[in-house]
Amino acid sequence: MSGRIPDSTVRRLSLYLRMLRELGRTNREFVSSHELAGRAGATSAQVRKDLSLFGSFGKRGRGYSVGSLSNTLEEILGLVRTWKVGLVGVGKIGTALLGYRDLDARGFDIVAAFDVDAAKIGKQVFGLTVSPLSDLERIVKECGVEIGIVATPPEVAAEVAKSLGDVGVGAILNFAPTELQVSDCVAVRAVDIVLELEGLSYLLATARRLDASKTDE
Amino acid sequence: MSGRIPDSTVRRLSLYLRMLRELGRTNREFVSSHELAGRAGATSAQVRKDLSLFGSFGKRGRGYSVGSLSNTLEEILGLVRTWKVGLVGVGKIGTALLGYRDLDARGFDIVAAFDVDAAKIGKQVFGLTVSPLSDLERIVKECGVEIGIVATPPEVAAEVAKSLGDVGVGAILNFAPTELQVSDCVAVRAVDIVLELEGLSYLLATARRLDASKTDE
DNA sequence: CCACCTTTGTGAAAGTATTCACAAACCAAC
DNA sequence: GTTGGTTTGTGAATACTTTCACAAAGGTGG
Repeated sequence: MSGRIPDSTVRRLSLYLRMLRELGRTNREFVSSHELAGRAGATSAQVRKDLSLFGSFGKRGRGYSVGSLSNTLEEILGLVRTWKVGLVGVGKIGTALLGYRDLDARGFDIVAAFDVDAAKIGKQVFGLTVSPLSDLERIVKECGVEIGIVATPPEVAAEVAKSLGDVGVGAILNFAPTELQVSDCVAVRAVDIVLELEGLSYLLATARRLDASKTDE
Repeated sequence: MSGRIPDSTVRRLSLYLRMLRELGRTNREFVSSHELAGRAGATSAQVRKDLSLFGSFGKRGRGYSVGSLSNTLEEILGLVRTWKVGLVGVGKIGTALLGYRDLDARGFDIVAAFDVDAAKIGKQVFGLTVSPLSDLERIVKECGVEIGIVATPPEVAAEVAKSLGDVGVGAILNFAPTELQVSDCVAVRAVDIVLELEGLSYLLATARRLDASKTDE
């Protein structure tokens, strides 16, 4: 059944789950692959193939049970439990994340925050006390942190990521605009705002270049 | 030369550019595809193929000129100019973005910020006055906003995105955890923190499932 | 029970992206 | 100039993803 699952499939599973939860709130009982596809920006065949990688969850002629498919996807994505998250770097983005109640609501509980800035250490930020970076190892172990968020300036991001990996954190979400080189038993995902904006810039620039050459003709 | 360029290629071009700028700061003159690949998490063949989609910029036996390849990539990505950005939603993430000096430094200039919250309207946030959402159309046109950032709660994100598209904004960066359905002459990229965390959750959960089944044997 | 409509699950086909592998080009040194 | 060591640019081969298309299954109503 489940061999290697493409990253793109996992992303879509999250989207499907999000829609299923919405549908659940409206007390809908069944949903077709076609409808799920519509709002997730996928095709119905893609929805069915994605799900079929894990098993068969639908009823032919009816579609998928909203409730039970939600549960199945939560199980697959590992969302039936709460993950303990450690945040490194309590700057602007770090602070925003600490205040982002959605993370908690979705099962990601920030249990520790770290910074090097003496002015921040000891302060409470959205109910959490900022610890000195030097206590990272001790606190990560004590609290059982499982996911690390790197929200430091790029210069120190690689070093911080390495420390996190060394202390046994298995997954890192990286907000710093740097490639992290970590042992490959640590999973890394990057949120790179400038990269995304540059992608948009490329598309806009290309559109203009096309426009310009069209006007020339 | 340049047909349809894969999204993955554009992303890598940004990474290459980032590395080239670093190398430029150390006064390096030439760099090989192999070295560029190393730090961008790609292969040397991939670097060469990516670049070859746009032309031939290297010198055989020497590699690529750091300075001139930087310029070429900036040109391709549309980074030789400053883009005017409008931010909708001055909550925690929106505020963090307004304070994120890197955006400015990279050619993305936030020239307007909008919110519906009367308590925020008129206030200065990092040197920018927050405008009422009802003035979106007028101000976007006046300021010539080209890229919109949606950092609102998910319930209103779709509506805001539609307004932005209608007023002529050609590209949107979406921080709300919702799929935006916009006319396809508007480019959209999403930054979805919960989605990324769920991806990590999947990997951690899968790793544990494997561990558990191994111990069982 | 049968005819008809709907929707799944899935091999096979088509389409994309990545990797391989090597000729062509460049440089340096002698 | 010729030899030898590098490195690009690129067709061909491989690997991966998505789409197609249809048999099998379930529901409904007579």
